[in-house]
Amino acid sequence: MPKVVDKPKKRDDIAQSATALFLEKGYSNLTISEIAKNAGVAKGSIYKYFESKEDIVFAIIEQAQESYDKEILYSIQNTNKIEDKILALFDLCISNCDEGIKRRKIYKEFISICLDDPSEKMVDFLYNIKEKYTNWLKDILREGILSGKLKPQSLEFANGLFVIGEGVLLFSSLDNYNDENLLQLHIKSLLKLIKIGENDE
Amino acid sequence: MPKVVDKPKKRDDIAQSATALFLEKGYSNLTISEIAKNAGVAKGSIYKYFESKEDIVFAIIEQAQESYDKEILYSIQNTNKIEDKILALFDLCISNCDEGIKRRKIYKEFISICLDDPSEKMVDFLYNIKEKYTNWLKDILREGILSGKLKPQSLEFANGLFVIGEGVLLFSSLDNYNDENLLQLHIKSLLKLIKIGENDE
Amino acid sequence: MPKVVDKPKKRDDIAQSATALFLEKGYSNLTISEIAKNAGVAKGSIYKYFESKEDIVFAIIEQAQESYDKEILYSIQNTNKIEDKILALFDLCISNCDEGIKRRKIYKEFISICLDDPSEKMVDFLYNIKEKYTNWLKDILREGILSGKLKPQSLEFANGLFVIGEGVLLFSSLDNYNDENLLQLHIKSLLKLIKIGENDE
Amino acid sequence: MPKVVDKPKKRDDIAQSATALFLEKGYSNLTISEIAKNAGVAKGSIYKYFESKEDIVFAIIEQAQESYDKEILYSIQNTNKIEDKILALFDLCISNCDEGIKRRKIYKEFISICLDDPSEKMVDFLYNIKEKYTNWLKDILREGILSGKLKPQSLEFANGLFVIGEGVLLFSSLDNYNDENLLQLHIKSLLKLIKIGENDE
DNA sequence: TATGAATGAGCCTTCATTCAT
DNA sequence: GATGAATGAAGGCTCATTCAT
Repeated sequence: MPKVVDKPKKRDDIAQSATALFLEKGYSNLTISEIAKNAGVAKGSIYKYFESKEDIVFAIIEQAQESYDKEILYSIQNTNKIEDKILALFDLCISNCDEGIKRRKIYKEFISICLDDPSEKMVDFLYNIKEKYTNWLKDILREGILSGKLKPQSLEFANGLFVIGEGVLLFSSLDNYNDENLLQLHIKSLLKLIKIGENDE
Repeated sequence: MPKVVDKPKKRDDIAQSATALFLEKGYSNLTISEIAKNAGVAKGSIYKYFESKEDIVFAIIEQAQESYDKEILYSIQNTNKIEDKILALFDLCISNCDEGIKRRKIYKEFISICLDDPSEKMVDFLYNIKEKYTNWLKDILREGILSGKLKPQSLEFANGLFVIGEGVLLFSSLDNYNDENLLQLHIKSLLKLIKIGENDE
Repeated sequence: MPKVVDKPKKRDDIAQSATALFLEKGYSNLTISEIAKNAGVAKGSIYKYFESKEDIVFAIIEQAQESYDKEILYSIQNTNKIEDKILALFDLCISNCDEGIKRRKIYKEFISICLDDPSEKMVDFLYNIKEKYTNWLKDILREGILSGKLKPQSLEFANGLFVIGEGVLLFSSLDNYNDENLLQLHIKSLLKLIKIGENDE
Repeated sequence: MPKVVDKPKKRDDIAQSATALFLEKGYSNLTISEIAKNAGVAKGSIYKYFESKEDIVFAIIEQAQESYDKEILYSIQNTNKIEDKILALFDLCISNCDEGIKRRKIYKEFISICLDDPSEKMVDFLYNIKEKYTNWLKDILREGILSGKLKPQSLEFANGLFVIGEGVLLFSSLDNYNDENLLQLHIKSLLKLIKIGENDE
C-alpha cells in the first residue's frame, strides 16, 4: 500500500508553521532551511509542496486573508450601526489584540514584497483585496444612503477610505507611529459630516 | 598641486547617475558594481563618497525630497484657494509629469526599504516627512478656519489626509492601479463637506 | 532515501586537503576558493562543514595536535632514560622527518595566527598546550627527583624548557635557521648539571 | 630657492608617528591612510619616503632596535655581576616599564610579520639580532669563565638562553600569560648551577 | 615636491534551488 | 515520496599602490 499523503493538508501545515517565522523575521531574513527545519521537513521536500520561496509566503498570506475575510464578513453582517460596520471592515488596521497585530504584520510583509519585487501573482492578489474591500465598503455606504441615513455623496469616499487603511497599515509597522486610532478618528469625523441629520453649525 | 575634485559635486553626480538604476531595478536588485560602472567610476571609489549602499540611496532620497519640498512650499504660497493649496501639497501623489512619476517611484522605493529592513536613519527621515507635511496641511486648514472658509472640525482630517497620500503612493507604484485622481476626488469631496456655505442637501 | 554522507569524515577530508595548502601558503594567503577547489568541493559546501575560515585551520591544528599528543605520550611511556623522555617530549621541535617538519610548520602557522589576530579560541588552545606539556615535563622531572636521579632544583627549569621549545619552533620556521640540535644540546648540557653524580669538574 | 626637505629626518618623523598606531592596532590592522593622516602627510607622500607598507614597519622596528641596542650595551658595560649583565641583556623580555612593554609589542609584531609572510629583509634582520645578542651573551659567559666565576660548559647555554628569550616574548604578548619573571627564575636557577663554588648538594 | 582621487582585484560568506540516492 | 548534500553566482566592502595635477 503506498503511503498516502494528504498533500493539501501538508502544504497548509508547512505554511502554518512558517507563519511564526515569517512574523518574527520578515520575508527577506527568512531562509528555506529555517522553514524546513521548523516544519520538521527536509529542505528538498519544501519544493514538493511549493514552487518557490515566494510561493510559501503567498500561501501564508492567502491563508491569513481567507480567515480574515470570513471574520470580517461575519462582523459586518452582525452589526447594525453603519459606523460599527465600517469600523469592523477596518478591523485589520485598528485591532490591537495579538491576533490583530499578527495579521497586520503579515499584511505589512505582503506589501513589502509587492513593493520590493512585485510579481504578477502578488500584485493581482493585492488588487483583488482592494476590489473586494472597496466593494464591501461601497455596499455599506449604499445601504446607508438607501435607508436615508447617509448623504448621497458618501459613496465618493469609499476608495479614499480604503486607501487610508493601507496608509495606516504601512505606518503602523514602523516603530515610532502609534496613532492606532488615527483611522477611527478620521472615520468618525467623516461620518459626522456625511450622516444625515447631524450636520450642525 | 593636488588634483582638485569637487567632492560634493561628484557625490551628487554619482547619486544622480545611480538614481536611474535605482528607479529601474529597485534597491535590492541594485549592486554597487552597477552603480560604479554606470557612474563611470571604480567600485572602490564609490566608498570615497558614500559610506555604504544604503548611504547612496539615502542621498538619492534626500536629494529628491529636498528639491520637492522647495517646490511644494513655493506652490502653496503662490496659490490662493484652499483646495488648490491642498492639492499642491499632494502633488507628489497626483502629478503625472515625468518628474512626478520619477519622484513617486523614488518615494516608493524609500518606503519599500523602510518596510523591508528599517534602519533608524530611514525611519527617522520618514517620520520627519510625515511631521512636516502634516504640519503644512494643518497650517492650511487652520488658516481656512480662521478666515471663516472652513468648519472648525476640518482640522480633524489632517492626519488622515496625509495617510491617504501614503496609501495612494503605495498603490500607484503597482502596475494595475491608475487611479491617479482618486486622491483628488477624495479631497474635493471632503472639501465640499467641510467648506462653509456649501453644505447643500 | 537520503544520500548518506559521513559528515565527520568529509570534514576531516576537507581539513586534510586544506592542510597542504595551509602549509604552502600560510593562513593569510589562503582563500576559501582555493580550499574548496583543492578539496574538489564547491565554495558553498565548505560552509556546510565549517563555520568560518578560522574554523578550518583550527580543525587542522586540532587534528595535528591530537595525533601528536598521542604519539608523544606513547613515546614518553616507552622510554626509560630521563633524557630520552625529555627529548621525546620535544620531538616536535627536534624531529626532522617529513612528518615532523610538517607539524612544525602547522604549529608555526598556529602561532602566527595567535600573534596576528588572536581569537579567544586560539589563545585558549595555545594555553592548554602549554599547560599540558609543562605538566608532562614536570612529571618527568619529579619522577627523576623522587628516584634520586635528578637534583631537587631540576623542577625550576620546567617552564623555561617549554618556552625554549616555543622559541626554537619559532626560529626553525625561518629559512636561515637550521640549528635543529640547538635544543638537544641545551637539554643535554642542562641535564649534565642537574643529574646527580655527574657533576664533574 | 628649492624647498629643502631633510628626507631622512622626515622619514624618521613618519616612522616615529606611525609607531603609536602600530602598537595600538598591529601591522595587519594598520592602513596607509591612517599612517599618513597621523603623520600629517598625504597618502601619496608616504611612498616618497617608503617603498611599501612593510618598509614603514621595518623602519619602526629598526628605529626601536637601534635605540634598544645602545641602552643594552650601556647597561651591560655598567654592571659588574654576571647575573646582572645577563638580566640586562634580556631586559626586553623582562622589563615592565611602559617603554619596555612598548618595545616588547613592537618586537612581537615584528615576529608576527616574519611568521606570517617572511621577506628576506625581515628575516635577515631577525637573524642579525639573534647573532648579535647571542654573541654578547657569549662574551659575558666567556668573560665569566676566564675570570674563574663560571664553569667552562656555561658557554653551551648561550644559544638556548637567547631562544628562551624569544619564547618568552612570544607568550608575553598573549593575554593569559603573565609569567614575567619566568625568565628571571630560569636564568637565576641556571646560574646557580654554572657558577663555580655554589654547587651544593 | 606634494597631493589625494582613483583603482580593481580580492575577500568571506549566504542561500534558493537542484538532484542523486 | 523524502532527503539533505551540493551548488555557485552574487554581494558589499577594503586597501596598498599609482599617477595626473
